[in-house]
Amino acid sequence: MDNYKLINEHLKKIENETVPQVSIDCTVFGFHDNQLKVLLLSWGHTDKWCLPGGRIFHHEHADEAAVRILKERTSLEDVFLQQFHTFGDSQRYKNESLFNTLSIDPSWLSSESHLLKRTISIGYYALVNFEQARIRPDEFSEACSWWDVKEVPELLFDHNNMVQLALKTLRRQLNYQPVGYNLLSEKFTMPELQRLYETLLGRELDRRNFQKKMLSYDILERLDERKTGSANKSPFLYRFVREKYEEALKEEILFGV
Amino acid sequence: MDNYKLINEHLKKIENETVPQVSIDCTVFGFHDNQLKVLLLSWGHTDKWCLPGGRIFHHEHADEAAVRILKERTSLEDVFLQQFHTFGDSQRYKNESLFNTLSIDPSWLSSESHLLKRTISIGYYALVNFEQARIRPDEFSEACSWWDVKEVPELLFDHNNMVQLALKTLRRQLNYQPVGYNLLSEKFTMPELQRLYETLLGRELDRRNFQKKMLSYDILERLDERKTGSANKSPFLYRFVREKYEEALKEEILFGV
DNA sequence: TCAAAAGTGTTTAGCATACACCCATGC
DNA sequence: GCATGGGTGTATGCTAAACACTTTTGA
Repeated sequence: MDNYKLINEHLKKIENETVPQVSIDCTVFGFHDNQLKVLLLSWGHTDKWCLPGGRIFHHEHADEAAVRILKERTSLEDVFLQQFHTFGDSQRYKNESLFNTLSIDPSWLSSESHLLKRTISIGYYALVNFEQARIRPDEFSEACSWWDVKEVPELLFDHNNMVQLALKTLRRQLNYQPVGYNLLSEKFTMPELQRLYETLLGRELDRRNFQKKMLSYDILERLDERKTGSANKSPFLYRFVREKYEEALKEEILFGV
Repeated sequence: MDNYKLINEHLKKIENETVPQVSIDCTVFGFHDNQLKVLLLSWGHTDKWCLPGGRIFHHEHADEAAVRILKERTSLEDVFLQQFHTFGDSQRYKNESLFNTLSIDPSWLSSESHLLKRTISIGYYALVNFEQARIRPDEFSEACSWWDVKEVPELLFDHNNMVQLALKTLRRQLNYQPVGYNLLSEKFTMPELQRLYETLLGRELDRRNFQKKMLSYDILERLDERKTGSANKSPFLYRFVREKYEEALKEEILFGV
């Protein structure tokens, strides 16, 4: 019951200190085992899952709120984080049923509370390093874990929709900007980078052409190290040249694979 | 003073019937005289200009609200209208100064009114037919007119920013989707279509290559008519084949010019 | 008859794609 | 030694870009 008290207090804080009827939901992508992963929270004591999210404090920029929410869930800062769509359907979800699911007593909130009203959600997507992320659930959730994008279960609200659109946006972004700085470790091999692209695009790429293309963008530095440990020729390690990578991000042009 | 009364009533309606602290702003593009135009409203009795905008009713989808707002300003429905960004800076504008500008007595609103608080704005952009649009100002504005995108004055709030980002989004969209159905008349010549693309892209294109490219997409039908009236060979008229155009819109792939 | 702009096809260059052999590593 | 997967270069085809002359029209 102590837990409920905490939840109640948290609800009050949200009710009083955040912009009403607006929320933020984050689709957080990671890459591990050649799989694209997405971060999900289990709602309350149920086995229903949803995206990490939160509210915007009265004097906070929406982008700041997204950064804060992401940091709370992953401990990470300075990662790729971008708004991709605002979900404005008045029927997106009914908060009443949501409170039932969560076993929250609605009497804790006045019937006028904006938390019971329709909510417009600003969707952000983030690209984070899977190994560095220290993930943890929020006040309303029991568990927090990575799911293979291909195995995302049925989510609460319109969150399946959000994941799909985030993914579509991410794929489109691949045409304009390099990706990988945020999803891979600092040092990585060319095959690893290729797996990432293949996973994101959902199709296989030619090794030789991929390498040629990537190197032609002049954002990679080949190190004098190789990755050992598997029963084959050790691949070279590469690293993004930060300044050139940032430049490419700004230019936003031609980045086909 | 009657006008003020109307404004006051309208304010009350907005205050009571719309989602608090959220607004919609529309960047409406038209094409005329080989210029890309954008629709602006003059605020109150001032010579300050801003984008057309509005609020979302409690049970209205944000997209529906945008459609409604666009219809109110242009009389047009069924046009291209798409969300492009949500502006969430808590300092986007101060409504107090806004009410001063408008000569609205703040006592008409309670100090608790959400209309006095920070507002998050969902930005939409629309492509409309310049000739068909019957434009008119809203309750808060005196005038409504088209401005050449290159000559947009300093706008209120962060609206210059919005126009720039809408334009950037529109240009990017050119890579994925055909444009023109919404901006041109039903029948148009190839040079007219080319001017549109040149204006949007801000660079000149080769006549022969442009025509080849456009025809290759198989979304145009050449009519047995020509456009006469100028001192040169009469160009053929073309028309978009609706079904094929829609198909191309959905595919969202490869549409370089 | 002249100026202005549209109709039309071919050549070229650059980029994307397809493709194969040798080499290093761990078991 | 052998299976696995990485390192590397070339040939081909396709698409994009460059380019000029003739024709029609209104003034």
